[in-house]
Amino acid sequence: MSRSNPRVLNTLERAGGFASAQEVYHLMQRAGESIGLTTVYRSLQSLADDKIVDVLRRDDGESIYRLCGDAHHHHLVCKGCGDAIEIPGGAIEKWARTMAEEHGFRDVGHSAEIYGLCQKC
Amino acid sequence: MSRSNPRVLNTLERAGGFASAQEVYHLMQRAGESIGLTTVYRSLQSLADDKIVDVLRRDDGESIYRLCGDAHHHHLVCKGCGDAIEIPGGAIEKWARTMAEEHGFRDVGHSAEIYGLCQKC
DNA sequence: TATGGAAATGAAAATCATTTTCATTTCTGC
DNA sequence: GCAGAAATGAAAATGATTTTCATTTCCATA
Repeated sequence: MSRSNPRVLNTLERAGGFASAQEVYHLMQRAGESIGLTTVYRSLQSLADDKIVDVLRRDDGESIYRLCGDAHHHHLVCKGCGDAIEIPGGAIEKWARTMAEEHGFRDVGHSAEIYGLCQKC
Repeated sequence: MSRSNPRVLNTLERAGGFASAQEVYHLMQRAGESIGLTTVYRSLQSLADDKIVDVLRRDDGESIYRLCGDAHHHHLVCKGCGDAIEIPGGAIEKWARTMAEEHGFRDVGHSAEIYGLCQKC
């Protein structure tokens, strides 16, 4: 009994990586698709219930969604100009798994970000 | 220039573990202390800026605060109950430094968090 | 093909933590 | 004592999310 609108999932795919409900909504609007914000919220929630997407919280409290199992990467963000470079997770992946295991955590994901000043700034 | 009301820190200590701004506020009310919600928010924010307390997000989006040990650490957060365990950074520290160096970034910091379901959930 | 109920939809209102505004009070140094 | 700075808090604003509810779309079956 999927209550999820397929176009929402589609948009999330197109977005690549994380997107908030509001972002998905605006993406769809810009793409000329007619949909209500309520439906976007309901669909994302349903996708999360079905374990099709991961839910996280951004620092500002907004919920962000991502397709599960997506190859993920991390970001190197410049505090000056805001530029973000995608970088591989490397050692983090193992660290996360080890730490989680050590404390008996299941169904584990992680987020990591490096910030600093880039060469130009 | 501390903008933090000492009674707020005091209450957070008494609370033990995590407490949200609203919870701290109600605790103080119940204790007969006169304080405004605004001041509670400002004080907790200031304590967080000064790295005296840790800030996390509960699943419902509410921010929760806890006195933190001085060592640099990361968090293992349960998606179910919101419990957070402090864990050492380990490999991450080096990873962050390496990645930053590789791209010529200076003045580098990082954030990382692992989330999953704890044994109880 | 009609029909009746279930599910989906979305606009608008409600909720709720947090932030902002701004007038007032409390501190400080002189 | 006094001026200016900092702290305070009530009330309004903000913004994401949820709820309400009337309407529309589906779909199985008569």
